[in-house]
Amino acid sequence: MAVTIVDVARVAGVGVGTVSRVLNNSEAVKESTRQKVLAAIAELNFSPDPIARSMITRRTGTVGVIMPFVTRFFGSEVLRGLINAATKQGYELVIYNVEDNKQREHYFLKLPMLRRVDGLIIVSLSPEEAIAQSFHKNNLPTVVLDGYSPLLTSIVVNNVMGAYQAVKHLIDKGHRRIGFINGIVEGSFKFNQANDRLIGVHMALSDAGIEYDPSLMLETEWNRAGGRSAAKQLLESPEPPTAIFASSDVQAVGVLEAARNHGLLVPLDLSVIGFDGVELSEIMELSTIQQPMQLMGELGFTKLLNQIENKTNEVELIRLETALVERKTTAAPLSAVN
Amino acid sequence: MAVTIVDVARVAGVGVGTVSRVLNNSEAVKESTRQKVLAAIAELNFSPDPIARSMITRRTGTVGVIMPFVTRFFGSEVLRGLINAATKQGYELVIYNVEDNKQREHYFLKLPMLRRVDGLIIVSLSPEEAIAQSFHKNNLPTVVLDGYSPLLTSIVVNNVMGAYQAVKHLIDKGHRRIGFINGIVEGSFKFNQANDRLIGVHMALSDAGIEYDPSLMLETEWNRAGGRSAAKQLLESPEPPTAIFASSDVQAVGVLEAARNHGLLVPLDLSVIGFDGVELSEIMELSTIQQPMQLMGELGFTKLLNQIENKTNEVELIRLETALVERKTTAAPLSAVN
DNA sequence: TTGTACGCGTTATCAA
DNA sequence: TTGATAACGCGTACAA
Repeated sequence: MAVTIVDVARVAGVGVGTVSRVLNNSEAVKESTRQKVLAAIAELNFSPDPIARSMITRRTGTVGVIMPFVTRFFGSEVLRGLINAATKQGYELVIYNVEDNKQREHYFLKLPMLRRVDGLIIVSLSPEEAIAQSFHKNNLPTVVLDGYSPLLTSIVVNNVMGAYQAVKHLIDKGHRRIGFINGIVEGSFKFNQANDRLIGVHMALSDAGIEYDPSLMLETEWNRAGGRSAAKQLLESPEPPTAIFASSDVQAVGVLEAARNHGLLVPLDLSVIGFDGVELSEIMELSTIQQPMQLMGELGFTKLLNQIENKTNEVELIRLETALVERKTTAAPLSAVN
Repeated sequence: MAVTIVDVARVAGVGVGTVSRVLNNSEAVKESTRQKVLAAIAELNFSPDPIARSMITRRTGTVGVIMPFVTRFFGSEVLRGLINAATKQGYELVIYNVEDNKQREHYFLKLPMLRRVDGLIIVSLSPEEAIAQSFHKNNLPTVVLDGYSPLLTSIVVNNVMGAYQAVKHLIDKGHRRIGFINGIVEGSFKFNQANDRLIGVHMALSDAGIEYDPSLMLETEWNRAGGRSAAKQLLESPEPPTAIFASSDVQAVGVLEAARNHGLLVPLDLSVIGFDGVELSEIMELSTIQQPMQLMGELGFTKLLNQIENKTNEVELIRLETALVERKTTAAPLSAVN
């Protein structure tokens, strides 16, 4: 049916081994025979079957990406960086969407066995130790983005400093009463975004000599509804904050909605700052803490490729820095005018 | 190294053929031996190698998705539907991002040869006739979403009626002077979204007895900057429109920005309606024409699967209907109050 | 009902 | 420098 390496060999009048050598430009092949083979390949419009190739090389040329699609905005940006890097290196990307824990377990357990992918990128998920170990055991190169495992190379942003930047920005504007809407921590990891950000908030307040008020610290879903309801709660409290830092831009948009519902003008009556720096924040003119999302994807793929090709088993923890982006939702509090 | 079907056969004390038969629950296998095999599989924690399997079956269990990632919002929603459907059917999805024409040609030409995917989904791209023919020739099942090819099953929304709905909505509100910001048509296809929407606009105006004013019809990029600059032009014209229909939600957000820059209040001074119904429109409280994006993905995958499994070569053109979603950016014009 | 042997298309080994 | 041949792991005729 399809034209194979054998056909090429026959047409070129050489052995299959020689054709293979030309294909992989390995070892020395006499230039004249090389040309003959090349001519035959062109004539037959032959291209080697990747599957048969995988059979022997035990390489597929594809890497898997496991990510929860719910983090749509953030995840899309990371994915973009991943795809760019993968394409550039001639790799293919297969996406495994995980909406729930069942699916996650499924992929985490199955993928290492099936040698369908040369490596794995895990986004916004922190695999448990047992899982990470099984990756090691099946020596499946793995990199975690926006998540952490002590056994796997992980790339995160400096969440402590990011949160610090956000709160410091508000303090610099003159705010003293600052609400913090954190994201829900999933699982019980020692290391996670939410914890780190809380620490950053704490540090910034402490550095400015502002007393930490637990009643201003809420924890809710990473989405808009979460931000909205948490903000509602904060704004209805006896002593509402003059500024709110939300743990994601989407949450911050929820805060904006809540403010509007309460008849508050942003940034006049309430300053709002988000986290992530997705395109949405730009559209909403939201001040935010910018994460280098595409970079994270590109760097993550590069690190994975190193593991795949160089067999570097070195585990790294890479922290990328965030940047404050001041837009139109943060300003001095009204009280400062008094 | 890895445990193979041979190991299972040895442990179970049967031949490899029997193991294979159990694996594919094909033909009749005596229950007792079936159990023996199953026990051995469990004991060895064996799972068949998909690659070796592909070698024989000439099936990979993966479907390729070619899409321009620039259409982030729209594409993400479609992708989500695709992934859902694919996962449910045990298929994997590999994403090919095309940012420019070179890449597109590359994938269009290479993919059919390499039998890496069982089928192809093309999103927001209309392959040329020659390309579509090559898909047929290599009998690679292909479905086009949000695009069209006469040779391939294509799923689109009814763009004519969608645009009609949008403009009719504005007319019903009392607008007579309506601007239309269309997207740029790429390539020179007889069939495309932009043309169809222009026709819908025309129809709606005509049905209402409103004269068509070409100076109100602009064509620009599908992005925010495009919407903004086109709106600027419309609003600075001697006789500016009281309402603008933009061909995408992202463009519409650009229109919102332009309105703000001109000191116009939406919807008081200017009504704005978009197209797509991405999450952004909800956040911006933008009236819009909703496309069934996830459905498009799911249906597309289902149609592809039919081709893959049933070898149905029937070419369909499926038109999905849009729905008007009225939010807070459309209202009666001020002039109507007079 | 079950076991054996062959073939899928390629790379890798080894002898020539 | 090159050709023949053995893997790679599985499905499937065919024979038993």
